[in-house]
Amino acid sequence: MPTTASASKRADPLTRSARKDLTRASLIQAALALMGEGRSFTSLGIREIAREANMVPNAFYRHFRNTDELGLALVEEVGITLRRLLREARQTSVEPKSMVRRSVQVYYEYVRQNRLQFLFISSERSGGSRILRMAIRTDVSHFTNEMAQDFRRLGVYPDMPTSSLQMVCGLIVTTMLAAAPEILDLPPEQPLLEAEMTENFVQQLQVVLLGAAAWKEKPARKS
Amino acid sequence: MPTTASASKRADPLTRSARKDLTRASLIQAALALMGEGRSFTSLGIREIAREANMVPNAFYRHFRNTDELGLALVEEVGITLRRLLREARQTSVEPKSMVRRSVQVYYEYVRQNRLQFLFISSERSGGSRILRMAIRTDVSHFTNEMAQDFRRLGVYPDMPTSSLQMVCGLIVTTMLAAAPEILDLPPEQPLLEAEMTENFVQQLQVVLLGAAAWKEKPARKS
DNA sequence: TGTACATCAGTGAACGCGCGTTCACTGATGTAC
DNA sequence: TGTACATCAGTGAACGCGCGTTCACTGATGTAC
Repeated sequence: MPTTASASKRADPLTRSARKDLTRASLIQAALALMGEGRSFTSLGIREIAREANMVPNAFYRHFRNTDELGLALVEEVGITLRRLLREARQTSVEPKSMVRRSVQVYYEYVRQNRLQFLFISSERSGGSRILRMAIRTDVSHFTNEMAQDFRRLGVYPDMPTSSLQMVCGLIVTTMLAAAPEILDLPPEQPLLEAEMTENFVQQLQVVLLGAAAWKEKPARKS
Repeated sequence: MPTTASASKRADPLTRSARKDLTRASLIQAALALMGEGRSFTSLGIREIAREANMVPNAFYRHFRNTDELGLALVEEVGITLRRLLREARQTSVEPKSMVRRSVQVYYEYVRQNRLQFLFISSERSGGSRILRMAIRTDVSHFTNEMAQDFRRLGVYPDMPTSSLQMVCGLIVTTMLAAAPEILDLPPEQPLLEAEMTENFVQQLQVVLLGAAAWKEKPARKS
């Protein structure tokens, strides 16, 4: 009998449904692992994922109806990761001088440590099936709103109307997400390239924050 | 005999290589058409593309070694489209008051009119094969540099060092490209949604330009 | 200009392969009494 | 606690299908003389 993804079957105290959850998780892990080998999620097949998870192909159906459904589970995981990122960023120092640079560092490390998840959203956000694209877009938009709330709470741009704050946060999130693929494609152990890229990223965010500080809602026309 | 993609074979004066070019173009068109039906380029197969172009599968090999090579040809077409866009934008009025709004309109129309090409770069820029991603990134970076040169020529931010100008243009291009998928996914005939989206886009660009105006290169440390 | 030969874009048939999906099954876990 | 039955996660085999790729071919176009 080949080793299965779930733990040995003899004499372990796991309940049946706990076991099932483990297998499910190992299918998700398998999909991520295949993406790590350069495959795009969209191109993964049921047999391929099941094989990577050391299961027989049709066992996949006990957990997901198709790969899209697995993708949605993956989006949910990513959502949790993003919320953790925000929480972590919230706890860093808020002195405006170093805030941007510090946040970029936190983000950079986050992308590297959750490499496969960012690989997933980067490529499926615009390349995946419609249903996955929409789910990711919803997640990202939640993330943007939470960031706007944080700005409000911290008293950044206190005079700015909420809708403008959301617009600015949208711009920041767009910039962050656009940076992810570049971070991911960076050859490892190239501190010079790395510094150059983060410096560029820091400057772009500083431009956005400066612009937000200077930004005033246009008065309604003809008034 | 089924109708072939190239014109009727009897009595037309096209040279053999001109014919070949036509077929080649019809393969590229077929790939775009399939993307228009919701398929992602990465998932297209040789047989599928050939079928859409009314050819026998193996005829594909007379023109491309594989789908990646066809993708590279497509990237080249997109490059031409982007250069046209820049030329068109260059010719619009430069009064700073309406410049951003006007440019956004031009861009919006461009994306709609070159729907399939933008679908292609949006999804393959981060989701495609490594070779395609790199080609698109090179193209986009050329586009960014040309935009920076235009800014220089038009005397926008005359005191800004070139490297900063490129950084700012990178930010603008990122913002533009991020807007493309949203424009493309917009349900048609929804003037309200459309206005909302373009307004948001205009404001984001204004924030960037304001920030750029306020931006000063940080002095070297300890000087 | 006419003829004989070379080129080569596109054809038609065939191959082996991995895919998604179905089916009846097994045997450990869970439940009712 | 012990027994008898139900559940259901994972198995093993089989199916039809479209895929990429190969091969020998055809016949219009191009070229040399």
